[in-house]
Amino acid sequence: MNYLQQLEQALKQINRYKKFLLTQNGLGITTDQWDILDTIREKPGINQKTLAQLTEKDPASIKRTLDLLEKTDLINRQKSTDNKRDHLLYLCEKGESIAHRMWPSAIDLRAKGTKGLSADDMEKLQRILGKITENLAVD
Amino acid sequence: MNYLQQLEQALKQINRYKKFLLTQNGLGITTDQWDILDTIREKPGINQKTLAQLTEKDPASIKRTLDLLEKTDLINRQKSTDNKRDHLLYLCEKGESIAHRMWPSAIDLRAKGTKGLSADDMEKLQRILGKITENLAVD
DNA sequence: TTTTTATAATTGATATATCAATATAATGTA
DNA sequence: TACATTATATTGATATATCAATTATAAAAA
Repeated sequence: MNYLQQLEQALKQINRYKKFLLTQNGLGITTDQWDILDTIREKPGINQKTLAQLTEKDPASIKRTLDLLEKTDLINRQKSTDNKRDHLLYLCEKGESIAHRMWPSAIDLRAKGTKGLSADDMEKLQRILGKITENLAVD
Repeated sequence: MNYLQQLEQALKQINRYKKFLLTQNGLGITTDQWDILDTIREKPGINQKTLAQLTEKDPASIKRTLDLLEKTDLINRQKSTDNKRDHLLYLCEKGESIAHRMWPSAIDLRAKGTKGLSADDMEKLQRILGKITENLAVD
């Protein structure tokens, strides 16, 4: 198995575990929605474009997921007053609550995933992944 | 940025570069279809289940992509004689041709992605990713 | 042998990814 | 100011992901 397949495998496994945590907590959201809620929690008032960049997702894709999250009252959109193109994103109470309740799971995910790996390992991992990303920059 | 985000980023970048290579070669297939064709090229006569496992994809998802590839005459399915549940997969001429023409790009992808990284780096990367995957096994 | 259980593929419903095209607002420039 | 350019979000079309349920076949158990 080459490193590309191994990368795929690791990420799939991470998402499976995330899904497992979500199911355990009985919250009716997907792993992508968790990522999005978490990013908005960290940066309230973020616009869709920046959210798309941070989550490595397509703006069109983000838009549709946000439609769902808005319809289920997890987030809300507000048109920016100084730039009416921007739609600023905020968590609703329900969204806050879910993000909050997922916090221990986020810790667990981190701890479980890196178990048996040293700080040095993690640093190397980050360096290598960064290098690969840099190597393949298209523009 | 934590290691999870970095993993996502690296994989996205890899897929962007794959897409770039496919566009350059002017073949009308997607990155997922490339993966699938390549796997069938390596293991002709593979069944859908095993293909799904190797590509880390859902059997239902694989099925639909194979429908497309079959409709465009890139692959064909044959019911196994000794186990009629299995659908064995083979490349058609057109599929062979495309897989063949993408070969240099596969080499390029490998070379470009790992540029500046030592064999030791790559070995460490594989070990660390393997450990993470193992750590998060659900069952 | 009949019944139960397991397996590979499929289907249906819904969520997400991708890309091109469009609408609206903001900015730069003649 | 008027016009062209750029930026953010949206929409449409198609591909893929995910999960549950179903079908056909095979294997195991009673």
